[in-house]
Amino acid sequence: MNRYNFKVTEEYWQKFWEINKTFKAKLNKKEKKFYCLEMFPYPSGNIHMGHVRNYTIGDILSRYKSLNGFNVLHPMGWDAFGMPAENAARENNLDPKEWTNKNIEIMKNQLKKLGLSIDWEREISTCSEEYYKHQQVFFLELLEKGLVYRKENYVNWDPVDETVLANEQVIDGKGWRSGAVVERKKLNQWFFNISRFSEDLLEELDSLESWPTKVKTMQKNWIGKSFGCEIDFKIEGNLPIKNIKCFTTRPDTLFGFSFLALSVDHEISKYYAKDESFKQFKEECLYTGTTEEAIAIGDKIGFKTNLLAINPLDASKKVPVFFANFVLMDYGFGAVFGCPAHDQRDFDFAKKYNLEIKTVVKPKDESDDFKVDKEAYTGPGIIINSEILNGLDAPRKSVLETINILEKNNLGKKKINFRLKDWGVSRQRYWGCPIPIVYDKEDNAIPVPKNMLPVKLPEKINLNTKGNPLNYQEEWKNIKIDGKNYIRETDTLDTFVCSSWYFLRFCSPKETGYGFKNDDIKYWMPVDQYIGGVEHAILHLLYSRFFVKAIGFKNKTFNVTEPFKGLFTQGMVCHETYKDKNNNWLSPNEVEFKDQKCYKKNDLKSEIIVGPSESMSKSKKNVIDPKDIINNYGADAVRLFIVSDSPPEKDVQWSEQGMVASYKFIQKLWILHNTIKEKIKLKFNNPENNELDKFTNKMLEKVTNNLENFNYNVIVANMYETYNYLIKKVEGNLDAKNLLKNYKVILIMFSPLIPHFTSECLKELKINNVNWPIIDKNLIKEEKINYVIQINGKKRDIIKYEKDISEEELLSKVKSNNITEKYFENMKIKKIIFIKNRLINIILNEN
RNA sequence: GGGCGAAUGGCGGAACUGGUAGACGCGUUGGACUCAAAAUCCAAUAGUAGCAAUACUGUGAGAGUUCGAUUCUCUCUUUGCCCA
Repeated sequence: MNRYNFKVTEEYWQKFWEINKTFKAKLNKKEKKFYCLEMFPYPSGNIHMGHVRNYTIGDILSRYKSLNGFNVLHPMGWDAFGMPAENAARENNLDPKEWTNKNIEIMKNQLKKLGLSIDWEREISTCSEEYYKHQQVFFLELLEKGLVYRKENYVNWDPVDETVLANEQVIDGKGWRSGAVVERKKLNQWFFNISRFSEDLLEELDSLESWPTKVKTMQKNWIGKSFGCEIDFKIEGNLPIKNIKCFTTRPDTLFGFSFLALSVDHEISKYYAKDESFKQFKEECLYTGTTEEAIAIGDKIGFKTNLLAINPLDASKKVPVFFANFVLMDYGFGAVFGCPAHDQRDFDFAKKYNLEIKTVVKPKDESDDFKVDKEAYTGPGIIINSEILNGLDAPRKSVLETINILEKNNLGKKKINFRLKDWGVSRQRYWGCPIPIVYDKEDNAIPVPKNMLPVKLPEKINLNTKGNPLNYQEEWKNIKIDGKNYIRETDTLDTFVCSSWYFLRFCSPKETGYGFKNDDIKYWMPVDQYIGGVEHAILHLLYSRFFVKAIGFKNKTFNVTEPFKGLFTQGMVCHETYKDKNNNWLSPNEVEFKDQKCYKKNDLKSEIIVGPSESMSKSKKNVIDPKDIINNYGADAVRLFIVSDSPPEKDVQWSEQGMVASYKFIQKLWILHNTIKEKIKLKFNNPENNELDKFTNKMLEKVTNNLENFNYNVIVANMYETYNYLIKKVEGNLDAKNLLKNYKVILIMFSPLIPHFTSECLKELKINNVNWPIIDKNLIKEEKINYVIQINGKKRDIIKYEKDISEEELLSKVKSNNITEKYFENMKIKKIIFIKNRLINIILNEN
């Protein structure tokens, strides 16, 4: 017997699968389908451990479903547009397309070495013309349906990348990629009207039963539906302004109203445009940033106008009007009414500008002279000091009641507000999908006629420009349509647009006339199981949900309402971090351990500080390269390890020792395989015993359950158990035929995890044509049961005995059992709890 | 500040609808093989007491429901993620 040579075997099977087109997905309406999709990668150059984990999880599922007779669609593609390509190309004087396509080739080969059951004939790349031309058609269709519009808007401007960022791309007031402090800037932008579907996007979350609640909650919060009312405040002052509209969820605190705060972008600001001190104030506001978080943390500052706002419920009360940095133009109406006693932000503001703080809600157990003192009271309670509203239960009853009063008197009306804003899709970047729009001399936006699509991205251009390189492409920019001169839109689409419909394209990857074929969509969609990182819980998933709704809008032939029926979010791959005395990060292969201390390799003088285990990232250098690992240990061993140590939804710690253990385990399995092979050859007969059948079937039931529930780490444990059992078992007398039968089942049930190895074993046994085995329920049934014996609720013994015995019978066993009999001395039985085939609990009392 | 989750040996983690806590792996310890080491194999491994059988304590802390709680309820602590 020779050692298991994973290099030869894995290469053989990968070729075999490719030549035989084993994983080619064909539309076949007679077969039940299963669409398994993992989030496609960005072609950065090399695959990383996160990919290995993601695609291993998906592959295990795909192979399992396939064995169960499903027609499986398991495709792969490339999220190929985006800034890293542009940056890398600029730095190295390359073409982004060449850079990207080269990376795709490299990564594709790396992925193939994992032995994934992917239909590579469906491979797509979002930066290819064949892909983005359809995206341009979608853009124009959405434009026709009124779901795309252009407006001038304040944007999050990343001064380093010189581009606009979506709110979601701003983290802690900094650009998600560059880390630069984000500024506010006014620009003409294209928007997708995602907020039109706020209600649908929210409601349909409930129908997504196989999504993690966590993700649904996050989306719910992001959409942020709030119930309240809009109030029309009458204004007094020296300006031609009579009313200011404002949205609030707490109209019931109106009697505590002590100022009105406006966004600096509110239309009224135009009257102050020439005021030097206002200009200065506005400037100051720019530094606060536009994110909700930045506003919450930052100083609250205001600019007092000479206007007065009149309290709609008490016309004698007039309060000052401020511009304030914490009011956003795009939430509500860019105006909020200030009630300092019951909103911490308003409270801080009132303290600063010495405004009245009037308590109008008291906690239930406080007296009526309760006064807000050091901080705002935001909890529930009873309305006080509010004339007609006094005594109402706040906020449950008081909000509705106040809205009623306001509506009756024409002072305001009920309103539902959403936090979700429209999706700005313009990016001032070269390496993206061109927006199919041109402008005439008057700057009117005109769609590019469909017969002139696609708008191709010019290639091999100079990227070393400030801002968007496309701005400098005079030849490309200037275009004649029907003899008239136009200038092209030079912004490109946010790459999140590309990933918002790629799952549709996988259904018809070769279709030339349109982005997809209806027949294909009807059969394959929705994605049955989508697998990816939780970091996309909001952005990508929400955009994709929006996109199918937008395509289906005013379109009867398209009836996909939700793209992803099931969602699984896997955890990250983590590794310890290492730092030397000078605070430089070190990679795992630059350090060594001796006597539980960590040193720089070949240098026992320089001790290294071992930091906490964090998700692998290049910046912290705690990265393990899958390429090396696959080379050293083989794909099966890597697949085995990456799912073995933690449940897939949780973070996993990379451990070299664990990796080696998986590798060794496969070697041990090979030795076992050879032993079994020899046994089978001997054709030994010993047909009496069905113990092996029982074991196999019980294990099959466990493994099946674990596969269905993503408990892949437990399956690895099941594998070890099976090994431990078999290695002992094969020493004894076995029936050769029976052994072969059971061993086949065992190989098949673990094949989704280690497909190369099991394929090889099955081939050696001349078994082809495999299906998921059927569990023999009769064999799982136990004739003998381990009865748990409890005395006064405490486990005292376990008795193995016949199934289905009665309470009396079991009790007599317990009474005469040498461990438990002593407990009955001088005691009398008070009560007996008997659960058939499981346990008996005897409650004893002193005599 | 709000929402959602988590907490089990030295470590990662098992435990079906409340019914044998610690499966399985890693590590550690002892042993076999070896001139020696590596590899491999065997054994032990929650804590305390005991030669042992066994007993007691134990699933972040405290209470509650129950014959019985890792599992259900409440309070608290720590921690993670998301939102503010």
